[in-house]
This record gives sequence, structure tokens and C-alpha cells, in this order.
Amino acid sequence: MRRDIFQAIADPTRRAIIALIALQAMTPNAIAENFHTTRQAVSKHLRILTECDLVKQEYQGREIYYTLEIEKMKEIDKWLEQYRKIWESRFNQLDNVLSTLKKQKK
Amino acid sequence: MRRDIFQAIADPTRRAIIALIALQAMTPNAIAENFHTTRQAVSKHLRILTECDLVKQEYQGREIYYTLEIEKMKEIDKWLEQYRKIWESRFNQLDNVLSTLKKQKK
DNA sequence: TATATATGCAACTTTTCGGTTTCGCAAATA
DNA sequence: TATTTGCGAAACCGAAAAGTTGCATATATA
Repeated sequence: MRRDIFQAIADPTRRAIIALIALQAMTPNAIAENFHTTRQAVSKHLRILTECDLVKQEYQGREIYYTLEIEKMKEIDKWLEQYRKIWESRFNQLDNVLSTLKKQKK
Repeated sequence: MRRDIFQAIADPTRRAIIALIALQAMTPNAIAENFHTTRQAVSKHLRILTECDLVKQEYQGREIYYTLEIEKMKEIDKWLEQYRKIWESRFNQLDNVLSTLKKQKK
């Protein structure tokens, strides 16, 4: 099953998990303590996040630390770029209108 | 039913619709021509996009033109901001390492 | 006025999703 | 060695999502 980063961040619990491990690597149990769900449910979310390379696993004995793969987040930023161009150009247009009004005032 | 912008952009068809109407306002029929689904399916997507204020409707006779509400896209950018800080700080750390190496060379 | 067109909405179906429960396995510990 | 602990995987379940079909309605057009 091919996972997509946009699908991965669609779920609020997964976004919260991302926010958590962005601060420090955590084990599934430690992550689950922050939610009102079972560890297994968290494990499922972690699997989805892993499948689309948003998180990485670090094995340490029988514990598995999950870390955020921050580079992957840039993909969203990249997608957003095309729209950022639009809202910035619109802002410039508004800027032009304002400066035109200013000139007319003079 | 409360809609979320992250859920809205999770669907690839909806992202494609957003990309389409970002260029110019379009009617449901015109949008549907670009996909291998029925007009009704597109209408459903448009409804979801409308519910979370990502698109606006402009009535013109019996036609309805859908336009992208670009301001709403900034919400994603805002969410991304916290992670942008992280990857930028990591970049700076790397930058420091590089400049340290450079100094040692001298 | 009769017909065609553009659209939304409701009902229904199939698929997907998020969750729980149960299990098995490997590592730590008594 | 026996038991506890940390974890993933599979089976199952209910809810939601995405799609289709079949309407109803309003606006054009012949």
C-alpha cells in the first residue's frame, strides 16, 4: 500500500505524534502515554508515518526510538511553493494599488 | 460535519482541483473534464473544499464558478513554520561545522 | 412553452480508516 | 529458566470516505 505524505498528516493524532518526536526521539509506549488510545493504535500510526519516510526507527535493545525525518517535511513546503508564489504576487499587486493611490494623493 | 484543511488536501483529486482553479475560476463541469470521474464526484470534492473555506463560489446565471481562496493555504504554511525552524536551524548547525572546518584549513 | 443544460442533493455501495483485542516474538529481568 | 516487558502483526469492527446512480431545481434556448 503506497503511502502519501499528505495522507499521513491528514490525521490529527499523527500530526501530534510528529510534533512530539520533533522534540526528541520516543518509543511507542512513551508516545502512547500522551494520547487516549492504546499503544497498538499508536503503533499503526507510526507504521503509516514510517511507510512514507516521515519517521525513522532506531533500535536500542528491545526498544524502538522513533525520530522525525525533517527533510521529508520539505516536500509539503515544496508543494506549497506554487501557492506561496500566488499569494505573494497578489500581495505585490495590492502593494502597487496602494502606491498608485499614494501617488495620486500627491 | 467539521472539515479540516489537512483532510481536504489529503485527497489527490482535491489537490489537482486546487491546482486547476488556482490558475482560473472554473465550473464543476469544466473541472470534471480533467478527471476520470463523474461530475457528481467532483461536486462532492468541491463541497468539501467549500466547507473548509478553501474555495469560494461565484454564481453567474446557472453556472457556478469556483475560485481558490489562497489565504486559506497560509494555514498550512503556518503549521509548517515550526518545522521550517527546525530544518533551518539544522542547516545552520551544518553551516557552522563547515565554517569551522574551513577555519581549521587556514 | 417545451427542451436542453448546469448544478446540487440524497440514497446506496464499496473501500478505506482508525481503533480494539488477541497473539507471537525477542529482549530484559527475577 | 521462568516471567515480565516492549513491540509489531493479524483479525475483526464500526464509522467515515469516495464513488455511482437517480433525482429535483433553476436557468438558458429552440
